[in-house]
Amino acid sequence: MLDKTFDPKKIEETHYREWESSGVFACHPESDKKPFTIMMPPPNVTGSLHIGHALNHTLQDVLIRYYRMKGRDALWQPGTDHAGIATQMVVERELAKEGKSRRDMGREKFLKRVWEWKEQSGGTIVSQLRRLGTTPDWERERFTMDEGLSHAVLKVFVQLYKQGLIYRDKRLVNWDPKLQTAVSDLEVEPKEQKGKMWHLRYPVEGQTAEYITVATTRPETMLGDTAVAVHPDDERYKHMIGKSVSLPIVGRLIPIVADEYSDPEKGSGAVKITPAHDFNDFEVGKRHNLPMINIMDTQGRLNESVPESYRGLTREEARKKILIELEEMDAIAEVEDIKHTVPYSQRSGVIIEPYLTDQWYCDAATLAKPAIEAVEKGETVFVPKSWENTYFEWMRNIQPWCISRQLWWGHQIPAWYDADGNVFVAESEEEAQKEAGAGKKITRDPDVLDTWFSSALWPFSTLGWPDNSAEAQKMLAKYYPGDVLVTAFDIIFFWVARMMMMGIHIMGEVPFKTVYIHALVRDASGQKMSKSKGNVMDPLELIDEYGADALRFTLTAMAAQGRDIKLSDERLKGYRNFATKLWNAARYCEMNACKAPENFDPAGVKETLNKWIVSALCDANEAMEEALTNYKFNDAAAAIYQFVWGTFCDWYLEFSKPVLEGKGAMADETRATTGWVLNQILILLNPFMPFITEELAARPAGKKLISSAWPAYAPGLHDAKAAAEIGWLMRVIGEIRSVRADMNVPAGAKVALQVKGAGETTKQRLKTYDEIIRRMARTETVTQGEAVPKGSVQTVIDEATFILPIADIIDLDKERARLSKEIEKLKDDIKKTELKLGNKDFVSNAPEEVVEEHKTRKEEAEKTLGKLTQALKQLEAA
RNA sequence: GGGCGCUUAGCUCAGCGGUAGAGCGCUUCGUUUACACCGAAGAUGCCGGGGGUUCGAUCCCCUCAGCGCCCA
Repeated sequence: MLDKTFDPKKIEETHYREWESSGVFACHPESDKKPFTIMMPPPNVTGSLHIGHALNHTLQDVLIRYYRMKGRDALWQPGTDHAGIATQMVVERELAKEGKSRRDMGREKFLKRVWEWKEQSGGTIVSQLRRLGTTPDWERERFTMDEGLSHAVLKVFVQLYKQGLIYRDKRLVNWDPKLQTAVSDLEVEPKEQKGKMWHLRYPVEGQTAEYITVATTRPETMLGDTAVAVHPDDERYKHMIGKSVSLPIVGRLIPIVADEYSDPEKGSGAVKITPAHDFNDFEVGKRHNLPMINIMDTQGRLNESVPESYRGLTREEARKKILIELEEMDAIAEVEDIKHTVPYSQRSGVIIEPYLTDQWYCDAATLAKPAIEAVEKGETVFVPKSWENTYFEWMRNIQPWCISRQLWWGHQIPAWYDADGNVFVAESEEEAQKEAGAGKKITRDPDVLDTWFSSALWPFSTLGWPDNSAEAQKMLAKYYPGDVLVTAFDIIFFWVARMMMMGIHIMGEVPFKTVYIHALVRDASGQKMSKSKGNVMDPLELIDEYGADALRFTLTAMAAQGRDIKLSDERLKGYRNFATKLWNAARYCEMNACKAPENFDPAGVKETLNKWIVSALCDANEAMEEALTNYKFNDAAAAIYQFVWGTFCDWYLEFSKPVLEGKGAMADETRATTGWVLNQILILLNPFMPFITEELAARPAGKKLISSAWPAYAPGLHDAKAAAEIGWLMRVIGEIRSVRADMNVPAGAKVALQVKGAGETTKQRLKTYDEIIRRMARTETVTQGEAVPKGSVQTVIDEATFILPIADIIDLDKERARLSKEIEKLKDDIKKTELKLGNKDFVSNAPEEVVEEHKTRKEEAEKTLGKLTQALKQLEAA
């Protein structure tokens, strides 16, 4: 006998272990089944499971389990990425505690240490994911620095270099002076904050007492100014164009140039140009061929390009000193308090410095072209489609992708330099040496590649590319391109775009056919969850409290397209209750020995009740399939929830009670049907709630629900007649219950029921469902008769009037009010419908079935109105 | 500043051309042996404002307002 409530803790671990060891997660390249492939977005090896992962992985698992049950050869490719900066920081922090630094250790020792860390504590997230019940092909787990994947990186780098799509260039990058590496645009977090705008007076050369005022938020950069720009049409400055100003403190003469970049409306209309330390100024500098003076070292300290007294100062120190000095020179015209955005490094938290360095770049613009076309042509489809705009927007304005990082942890760039600075790019040192010429001393570029470079190759590198083995070829042929990529929008730029570019360029085909973009999980009040806000919900704690099934179901039920998820304990509790409800339905089945025989055929059931529940099950299944095909997870969850609770438990099981108390064929058939439907429910619900369904499923020894086939119901199982009949039954019970409650008839009191004006069908049905009606509507002695006893309550269902003679307990005023209310409502409806039907345009323009529907609606309402009016009259007479 | 999205029952959200739905919450009743993590019944909506298209608009178009996100 099952317990009264479901305790997830008792079963989750065991089932998961059994699934995993049974090998059901594995793909089968040798089978001729159609594949269904999902590439797991590899979480950072440093990461731990947060609620966003929980959503992301639940949705992927729902899809993978569903298609696996549908008979597809499912491959969910798991793995982690090496997370260059993040991992290096973690290990450096560890070292710092021991009083060591990576630079003291040297590269080789440090990397050894990182690998040790990775083996021990890396990838905790991978084990945490198992708590969710997800079923990726763990045997195939990959890491972006695995040998095979690293080979892919080398090969792609060399190929792109040879094709001219990777090159070395001196440009401004986002420099993190703390970590001393370039970081991606996407790792820069602009923060709005209070600041000051200093208006500085630069004296115009040769003009005593003539100044040009420039405004800046970063006065220390003036040491690197190489021009002042004014708008070419700005009358105030036209005469100055071509002249020079003398840069205060430095004393350098710098030209006044005309450039549309300066906005005459803003400030004085003149701007200082520091090409080596500002992205806009860099462009201006290039246009005017200005010198680019780098005034900082890699740590953001002023270098030898500035006056001696400034050398070695930090940015902050330099600013203070400059302001003092300028103040003394009376060169500060004004100081304004402003709000402005300052770029911070997401990684280290320090202010990013635009910095002029040599870096490796990937020609993203060229690679983006076919990637844009592929989405335009629909080779890859975004769901919801509106995200395609975001993708296009990014891809059409894509900048050269800086792929080098000044780190040690990562794929070292396969480029070697000789003493003259010639570059040799090759997959190995031997080849590079060959290219350089024997005996020539070459040294390898110390930098590594952006982590996203290797993740961009993930959809094919994990399948074995570029290995020529038969196995790798088979994997690639079968599983590339993948079916769907499931991810949150914040990674469209980082990852999706880059996989598209690399996939198309290297494999000649898009990496996946669909990109499903899901919501962000927020807290109950809609705030983004963050550690600093203290509003994070830890999925592992939620699983402990509510069970993995409840968490999974909550996330899928709330995963409506295009809207973020506001997660709350109430919702989790609600779906935990749903699991308990299901559990108890199974308990009822167990207590009543409801079990389907092995050869049970739903098409063979004879009882209308059973035909009806089978038919309703088919409806639910259709709704789910339709929803899942279109990535409407919430609709699929709602369909099965509604069927389980609202149909199976609330109605069918209640109907079954009197039947099962009896004996004979009807009871036998109902027992079998009940057991069968329960088991079908467990199958349909399995992708969403894998643990409880696995636990409850009736199955042959050694067989697991996870391996069941998704049902394919015969179309003939739909039964409109049964649906109509049981629909009538539910209306009868509902009406009587409603009237009873309205009239305050004590719930325990059994009431006689008289039916007036019943047609043959109704008479027949009353007979068939006599016991059910008595039990569920708490009535007795159903009689047929036309005379209405005094003090009765009446309600109308189709052609028949249902009468409850409850003279002793009836409150006449109350009943009058109830009837009047109903009558008013009907009259209102009739009026509205008449208005429409009286409209010639409606009748001639609206589709025929709509007009028909209005006509019958009106007729029905009029009939009911007549009966209720009569009932009211009888009440008055009483 | 540019772009995208949202505004529907007290709350959280579905629906998106044919008389408004769910879950939670709320009110009343209920221990009829699957389940009180339950059952029954009920109340609650100018579907953000204003225009337009249409026989008909919560749904399509325009506009305004508020909120949110992304990119400058």
